Amino acid sequence: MTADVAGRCLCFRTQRAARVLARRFDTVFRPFNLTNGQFSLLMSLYRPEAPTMSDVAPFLGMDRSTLTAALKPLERRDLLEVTVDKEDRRGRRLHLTAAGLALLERAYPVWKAEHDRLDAALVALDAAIDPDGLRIGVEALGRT
Amino acid sequence: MTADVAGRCLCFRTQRAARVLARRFDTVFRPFNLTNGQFSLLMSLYRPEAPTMSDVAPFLGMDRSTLTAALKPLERRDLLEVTVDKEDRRGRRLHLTAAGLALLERAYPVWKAEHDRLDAALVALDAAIDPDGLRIGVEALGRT
DNA sequence: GAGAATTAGTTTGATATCAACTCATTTCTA
DNA sequence: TAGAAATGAGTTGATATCAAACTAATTCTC
Repeated sequence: MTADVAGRCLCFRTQRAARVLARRFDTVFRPFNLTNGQFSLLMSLYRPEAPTMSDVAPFLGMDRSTLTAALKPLERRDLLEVTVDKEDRRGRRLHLTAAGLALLERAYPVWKAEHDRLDAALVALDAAIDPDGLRIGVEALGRT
Repeated sequence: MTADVAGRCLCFRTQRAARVLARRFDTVFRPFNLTNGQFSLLMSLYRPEAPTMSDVAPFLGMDRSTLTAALKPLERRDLLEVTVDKEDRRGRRLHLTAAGLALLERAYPVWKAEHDRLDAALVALDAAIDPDGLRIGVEALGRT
């Protein structure tokens, strides 16, 4: 029973991988006072047209109420701005501010470098960590 | 810049997959008043010898302080018991109670059925969702 | 066009998550 | 063996996460 769940459950394995990767990227983003999730959220606002919450929440795979909460610390820091949609006053447009964009541009190279390190680690581990077709190895995924 | 992160970042994709899968399994475990994480935690205690926190936290890929917190609601419900380790009084042994085991045994078939549904969905989507070797498709992974 | 149904977000209350700090115990070392 | 270093957990404060219940605005229907 345990072996089934721990060894094969995609949910179990994904949660575990998510924790390990979150810590890893949280570490590299710490100088910017950003978490991996805040980085992803800000990045998802960098589009020609400011998206609404209904655009962004599914894009991040999260509940709308989670997004509502996640916006607040970033809004307090003036990294984004929330406005009422002109066309549909129920909707909220999420705008990346100049400060938000500037921060993203500083964080991006750091993300890129870390992701390259991660890729290299995964390639090295490829054979060992792909028992079930789930190519997320976690056991050896601590900081390289 | 955005395309890089959203399209290729293993961290982004894993967090997103983790959210979607967590909701999916939370839904099927709701009749047992368990979350996917609580199910996994209880399952990880089902061993011949009661493990310590230092055994379980890395097994779940989580910080020790997270585990401390996660134990509390389950302990309140008498699904597990925490005792001081005889050999090393710093350590804590995590024991699955009879009630905890009984609950796991009722929840297991539900987990199994859901996991089979998930597998089937993934097989069907295989070609479409494996652009980068990360076989976690999320876009179409809502409840089947 | 008025009332019903739908859609967009927010609030609340619970659990989850981590880093940094602290406390207790054990192990190491001079 | 006494003091130092290392180890195992707990605490605190902040953010993350969701479901359920709620409010406001829009769309649908008769």
